[in-house]
Amino acid sequence: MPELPEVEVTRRRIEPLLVGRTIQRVRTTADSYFFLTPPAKLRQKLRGRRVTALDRHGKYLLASLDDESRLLIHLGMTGQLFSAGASSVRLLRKTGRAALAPESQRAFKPDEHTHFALAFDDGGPDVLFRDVRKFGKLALLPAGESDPRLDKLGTDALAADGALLFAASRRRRIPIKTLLLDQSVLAGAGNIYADEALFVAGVRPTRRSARVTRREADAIIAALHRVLLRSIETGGSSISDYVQPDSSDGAYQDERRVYAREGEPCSLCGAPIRRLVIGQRSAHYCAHCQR
DNA sequence: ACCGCACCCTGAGCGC
DNA sequence: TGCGCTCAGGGTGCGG
Repeated sequence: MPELPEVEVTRRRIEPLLVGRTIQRVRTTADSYFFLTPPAKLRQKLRGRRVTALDRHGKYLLASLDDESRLLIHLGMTGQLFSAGASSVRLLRKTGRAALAPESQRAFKPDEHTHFALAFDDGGPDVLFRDVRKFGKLALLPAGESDPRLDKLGTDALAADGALLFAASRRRRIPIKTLLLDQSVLAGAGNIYADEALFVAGVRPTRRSARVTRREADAIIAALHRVLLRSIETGGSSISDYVQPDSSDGAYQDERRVYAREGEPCSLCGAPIRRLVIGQRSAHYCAHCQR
């Protein structure tokens, strides 16, 4: 799933398919912890609502509705938000990455992992939310109400600067990698881009946060901006489940320098990329280039 | 306040 | 073919 670039690419693709349209019917799967708002309530409250905006906050998407309520969406690890009319080949196949000829592609039919489907009164394509692992989240926020998940978010990773990271890192014993993943500090960085940014900045992911210098904090944020923006440009990563909401797979995975490249030669020095576990997540780095 | 860990869920890939 | 194991862009909640 999706980290900030994948969520932002999704937002840009889905916005024109959502904003200005009026919801006619909502289909959901059975209640589960995926639904922060019970699905029966979603089906009832969303009918007849017009979508007025789609915004991103860190890895969350927030759809504004014409009655001032808001729909909060998180894609979790395997969430996919896409148009039923133009789905990815990847969605249609259980395994394999071979491309099908365009003429053999067809519209995606909602399956048991499609937990949420919006049909609109204009008869155009449905918007679907599919999530195999159900780590995603869906909540309807009534007019004037927020959500603790949103309130807790720190500065968006693209808006943050080195001073912010440096301040947050003081007197913290956790590895800098773990700090980068803390959404209450920086909102939007995830496992891929944290590893990539630390490589570009030349800082080892295990470094205690309190031992990161101000200069390094600047370098980490500059590197983070660079990898996030480059990934947005190329349509995001698609390691396994992520697909662009309209069709093709993202291309950023071809530009990864360390993530999921254990044992491969470092692109700068040739030393083998190492992998270790930090905070229950895998971390990848070059022991020669990152200190 | 901070930190580490268990847990939520499903599927792919690997060694045997 | 199948079994058992590990791993996966996420986050929350608990106890120490």
